[in-house]
Amino acid sequence: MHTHHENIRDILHQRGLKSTPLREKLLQVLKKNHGPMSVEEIGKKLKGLEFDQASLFRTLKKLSESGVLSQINLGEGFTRYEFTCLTHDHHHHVMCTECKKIMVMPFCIPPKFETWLKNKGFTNIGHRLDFSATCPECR
Amino acid sequence: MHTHHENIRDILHQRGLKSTPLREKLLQVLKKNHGPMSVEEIGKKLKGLEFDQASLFRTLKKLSESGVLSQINLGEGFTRYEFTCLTHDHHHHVMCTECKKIMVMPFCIPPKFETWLKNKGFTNIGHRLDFSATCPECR
DNA sequence: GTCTGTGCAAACGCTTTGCAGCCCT
DNA sequence: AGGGCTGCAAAGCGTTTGCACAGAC
Repeated sequence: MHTHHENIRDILHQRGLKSTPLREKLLQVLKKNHGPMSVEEIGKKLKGLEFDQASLFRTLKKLSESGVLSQINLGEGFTRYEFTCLTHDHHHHVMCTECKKIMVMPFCIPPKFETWLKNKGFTNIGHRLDFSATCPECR
Repeated sequence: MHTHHENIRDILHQRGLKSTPLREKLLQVLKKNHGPMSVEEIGKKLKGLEFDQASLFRTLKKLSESGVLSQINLGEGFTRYEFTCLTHDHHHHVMCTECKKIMVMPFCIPPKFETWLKNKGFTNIGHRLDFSATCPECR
């Protein structure tokens, strides 16, 4: 399911979701943006469109549950949302402690972690990894 | 600084903090407990002692800033606190998605991650890694 | 026409803050 | 005696919820 090639109406309809102005514009914004965005950032990019904050939260939640978006928690006290693009599927983030810019970290953890957990009887294993650092520009 | 060998009054005084009933009992609770505790869990263990929720939050924050406690964020929407024990310093956590039990994961990520960041000009590099899984008991 | 999504308003949970008074050192 | 710590009350922020209406299919 190459969601990044399809148009937004199809992405929604394929999952049994209705296509509305808020949803379409919201997905456009998130599709265009590189890193994971906060609700505040998304809201600002939606200017020109009238919408309610509650609807925005509801929409983001529903689209995350449908797999169109991914929820990202970088320990900031709020959730970020990222367009789920299956070709660049699994990745991690680096956030600058100064300017808060977010970059993508292209590696993932070695398999021994999950093997260790499997051997102990764990299933449905998932993980979260992110880095904080001072970026070259802020140094 | 082998904080786990010293008594709690000394830990506080060494850092220029006053010793009070709340702080002492709170540190006893966190020192005894294995995993990182939520504020609610800590509060329940403090029964017998009268205290205000705001003081509890303030105390936890101050002790974290002083390095006596570590703040742990497992993406639950609230912060957990752990007694910082320098001998078992750096570690990660596994939380069961069902029963929410937290275990310690004894490995850490390979150095290539931080090397990659250093080569790109990043400094002050830190990371956060945690796992979620169904534990053997809940399977 | 049906059912889903929206706007509005109110409430939620976790956490912080201002201020007066207490108590540790 | 002095300043740090506390209790109380109020507010903050991100997020959720109930309800009636509008709009997508």
